[in-house]
Amino acid sequence: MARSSAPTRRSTVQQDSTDPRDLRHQALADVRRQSVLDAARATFVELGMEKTSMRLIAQRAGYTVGALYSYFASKEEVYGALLAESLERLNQRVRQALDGVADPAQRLRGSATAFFGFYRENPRDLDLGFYLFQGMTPRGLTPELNEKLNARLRDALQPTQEALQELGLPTQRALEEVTALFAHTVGLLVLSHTGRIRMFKQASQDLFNTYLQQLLGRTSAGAKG
Amino acid sequence: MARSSAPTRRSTVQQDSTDPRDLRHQALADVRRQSVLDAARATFVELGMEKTSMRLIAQRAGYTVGALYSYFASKEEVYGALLAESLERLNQRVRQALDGVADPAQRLRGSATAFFGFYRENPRDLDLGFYLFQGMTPRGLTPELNEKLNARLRDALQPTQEALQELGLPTQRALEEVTALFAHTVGLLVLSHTGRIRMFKQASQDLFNTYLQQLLGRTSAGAKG
Amino acid sequence: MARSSAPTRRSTVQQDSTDPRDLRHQALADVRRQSVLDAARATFVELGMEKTSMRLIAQRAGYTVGALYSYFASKEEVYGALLAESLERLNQRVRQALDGVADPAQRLRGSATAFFGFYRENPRDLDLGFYLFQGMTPRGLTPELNEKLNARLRDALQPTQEALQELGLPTQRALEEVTALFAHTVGLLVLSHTGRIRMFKQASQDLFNTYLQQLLGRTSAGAKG
Amino acid sequence: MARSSAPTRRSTVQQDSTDPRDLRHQALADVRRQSVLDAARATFVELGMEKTSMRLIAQRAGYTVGALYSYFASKEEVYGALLAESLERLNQRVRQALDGVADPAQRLRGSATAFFGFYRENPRDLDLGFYLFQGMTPRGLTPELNEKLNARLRDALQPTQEALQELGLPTQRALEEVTALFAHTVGLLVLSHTGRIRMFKQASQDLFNTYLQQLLGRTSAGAKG
DNA sequence: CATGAATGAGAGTTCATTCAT
DNA sequence: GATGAATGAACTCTCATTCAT
Repeated sequence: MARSSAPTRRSTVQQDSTDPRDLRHQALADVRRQSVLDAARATFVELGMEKTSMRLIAQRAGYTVGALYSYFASKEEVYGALLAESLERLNQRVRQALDGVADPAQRLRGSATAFFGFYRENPRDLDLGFYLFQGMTPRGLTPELNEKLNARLRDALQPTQEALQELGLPTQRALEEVTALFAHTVGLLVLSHTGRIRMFKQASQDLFNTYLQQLLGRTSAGAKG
Repeated sequence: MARSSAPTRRSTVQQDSTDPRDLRHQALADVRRQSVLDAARATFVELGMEKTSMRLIAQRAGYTVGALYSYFASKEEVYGALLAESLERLNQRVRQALDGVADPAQRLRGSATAFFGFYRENPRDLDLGFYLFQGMTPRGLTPELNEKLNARLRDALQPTQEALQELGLPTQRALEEVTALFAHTVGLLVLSHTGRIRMFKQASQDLFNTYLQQLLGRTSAGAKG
Repeated sequence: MARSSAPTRRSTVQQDSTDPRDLRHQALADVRRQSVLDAARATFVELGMEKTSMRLIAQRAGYTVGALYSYFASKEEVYGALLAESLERLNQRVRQALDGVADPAQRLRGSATAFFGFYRENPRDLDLGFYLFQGMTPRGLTPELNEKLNARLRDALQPTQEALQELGLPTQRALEEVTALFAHTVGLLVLSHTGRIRMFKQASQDLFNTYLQQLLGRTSAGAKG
Repeated sequence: MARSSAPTRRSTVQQDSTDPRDLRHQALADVRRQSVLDAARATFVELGMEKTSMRLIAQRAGYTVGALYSYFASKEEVYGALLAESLERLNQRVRQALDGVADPAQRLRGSATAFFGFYRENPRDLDLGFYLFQGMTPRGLTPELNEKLNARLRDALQPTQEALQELGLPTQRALEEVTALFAHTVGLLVLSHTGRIRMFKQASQDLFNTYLQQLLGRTSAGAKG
C-alpha cells in the first residue's frame, strides 16, 4: 500500500520493525484508519462528492477533524484510499463470478457482467474514479498510488481478457477487445448514471448484453455457435 | 437563443423592436455577454470546472464580479450557456462533415467521426456536459434549457441514426445502434480524457474506427460488402 | 413638499416659474414620480422592507434604475415619500370618519377608531414609520421632511384631542390622553403585527375598544353616563 | 441553555461527563462563546441591527469570521442567543423588584415598572425582539427556541398577572389587563425609542405611571382606596 | 432627461488545513 | 497521538449608487 506523506504514520504492510509494541500500535492505527474510511465511504455514498467535507467525515467517524490528518495527509488521500478499496471490492466481485466456472464463454460473460454490475449497482464508485482524475492535485495521487490503482483496474479486467484468449483470440486482439469492452461499459454506465438520456435507465443492461453477445460472436465460440 | 432571467437584459428573439437604439443596445449587450462567455470558456478550458470561479471569470473578462450578474443570473447559468454553445459547435461540426456527402455509409462514418472527433479534440466540452448533469441546481438548469440541450444533443446524433436507417436498419434497430454507438463513444472519450489507461491516448481513435467498422458490418452495406 | 437633493428636479408645489413649458415638464415629472411611488408601495406591500430594492422598484415602475434617481435622490428618500403618502391616507381616513358627525363622543370614537383601523388593515404602513427611525441616514430624512411628517401625524391625532376637549378635558389633560391613546394604539398594533402573542391577532380590536371605553369614562361624557 | 447546532460544540446541560478535561474544555468553550456574544451585543448596541455584520462581530471579538461559526451556526443564531440573554436579564430585573415585597399593589407596581424600566433603559433590547419576529429564517429561530423565548417573555409578565389576581381580579380579567398593560408599555417604549414625538422622551415615564395608577384603580385595591 | 452597464464594497457562509496544548 | 479552536482565503451573490452616452 502506498505510504501516506503524513509524518508519523506507519504503512500497513511494510513491517520494518518486530517490536511487539510497534505491531500493536500498527494494528490499532489500521483499525482506526479503516473506521475513518468507512465513515468517508458512507458519507460519500449518501451525500456525493461535493457535499462530503473533512468535518463531516470526522463527525461520522467519531473523530475530531485534526485526527483525520493523522491517518491521511489530505482530503484527496482519503479519496485515493477510498478508490483503492473500491477497486478491491470490484476485484472481489469479479473473482466470485468466476468461482467454479470452467467454460470460457461463461467466464467471459461472468467476469464482464460482474464488472458492469458492480458499477451499475454502486454508481458512487464510478464517481470516485472520475473525481480522482479531474480534481486531484499531485499531492493526493502519488505516482505510486496511481500505478497501484491502475494495476488493480487491470486485474479486474484480466479475467475477461484471459477468457477471450481461451476463446481463441490472440493476445493482441484480446487486449483490444477487452479495452473496447471496458470503454463500452464505462460509456453505458456514465450515461445511465447522469440520466442524460432517459432510455438508458432501463436499457443500459440490454445494451450491455447485446454488446457482450456481439463480442462472443467475434470469438471462436461465436464462430462455432 | 433562450435568455437568462437576469433583470436588465432583453431577449434576442423577443418581438423585435424596430427602434434602432434598442437594436444597437441589444447588439452591444450581446457582444458583452459573449465576451463574458468567452472568458468563462477560456478559464474553464485552462483550469477546469473546480477552479473556475465567478471572480476569475470576471477578472479575465475585464469586468467586476457584480457586472457578471447583469449577464448571467448565476454561476450555473454561465455553464448552461457554455454548454449550449458547445452543443452548437458540435452540431456545426457534424453538419459540416455531412456537407455534400451522399453515400449513406460515408454519411454514417462522417457524422459519427465528427461527433467523436469534436470531443476528442475538446475534452473540456465533455466536462461541461457532465458537470451540468451532476451538480446543477434548478435555478441554473431550468426545464426549458434542459429540454433545449437535450434536443441539441439529439440533433447531433440524428444524422447518424438516419444514415443507419438509409443503410437498411429499421427505426428501432437504428435507435438502439445509435445509442450504443453514443455510449461507446462516450466511454472511449472518458477513458481517453481521464488518462486512466495510458494506451487510450493513442488507441482511442483506432478503437472508435473498429467499432464503426463493426457497426457498418451490421447494416446491409456490411451484409453486401 | 420637501425638495429632493437631486440636481435637476423641481418640487411639486413650489412654483417658481410661470413658463408654461416648465409647468408641463413639472406636471409630467410629477406623474412619473407618482408612478415610481406607486410601484415602490406595491413592491413594499408585497415583499416587505428587506426585499424591496431599487432595482425591483424600477422594474415594476417600468423605469430603468437610473431614472429613479432623477426623481429621488436616494432609496431612503423614496421611503420618506412613501411615508408622507401613507400619512396622507391616514389623515384622509380620519377625516372621513368625522364627516357629518357632531356628537363629541362619537367624534372621539370615530377618529380614534379610524386611526387604529388604518394601521390594523395596512400593517406595512406601520413598518414604514419604524424603518425610517431606525435605519435612516441623515441624507434621506431631512429635518424639513421630518418636521412635515411629524405635523401630519399630529394632524391625524388632532381631531381626537379636540373631541376630548369638547368632552370637557382641559387642553393639557386632553394632550396627555391623546398621547397615551396613541401609545396604546401603537402597542396593540405592533404586538398584533409581529404576532408574538397569538391572542393579539383576535383580541387587539377588543382591547382597543376597551381602552377607548375607559377613556370615554374619564371624560365628562363618562362622568355623566 | 439550549445549544446551537454547530458541529463541534457540546451542550452545557448534556449528561455531564466527569472527565475533568471535558469539563475544562467545555468551560473554555462557554467562555469564548460568551465573549463572542458580548462582542455581538456591544456592536449591536452601538451600531444597531442593520450595520452589525458577522465580520464586525468577529473583529470586535478578536476572532476571524470563520471562528464565529464554531460557536454559532448562523447570524440569526447569534441574535437568538442575544435575545435569550436579554430576556434573562429582563426576568432577573423583574424578580429583583419583587424581592421581599409582600403587598400586592406594591408587587404590581414593582413588576410592571421593572419591565418598563428595563426596556426604557436598554432600548436595543427592544430592537432585538422586533428583529427576530420579522426577519428570522427557520434556521435561526427554531420552534424550540421560539417556544423558549415566548415562555421567558410570559415569565416576565407572570408576576404582574398574579399581583392583579391577588388584588381581586378574576383570572380572565387579570389576563386581559396584563395584556393591555403589555401593549401600553410597548407602545410607550416604541414611541419613546423612535423619538417620533419629542415629548415622549420625558413623558413616557409619567404616562406609564398614570396608566399603572388607573389599572390599580380598576382592582379592589383601587375600589377600596 | 433617460439609459443601463458598471462599480465596489460588503453580505453570509464554507472549508481544507494547521498547531499549541 | 489526539484535540478542536482557529485560520485565512475562498466562495456565490446583492445592492445602492454613479456616469458616459
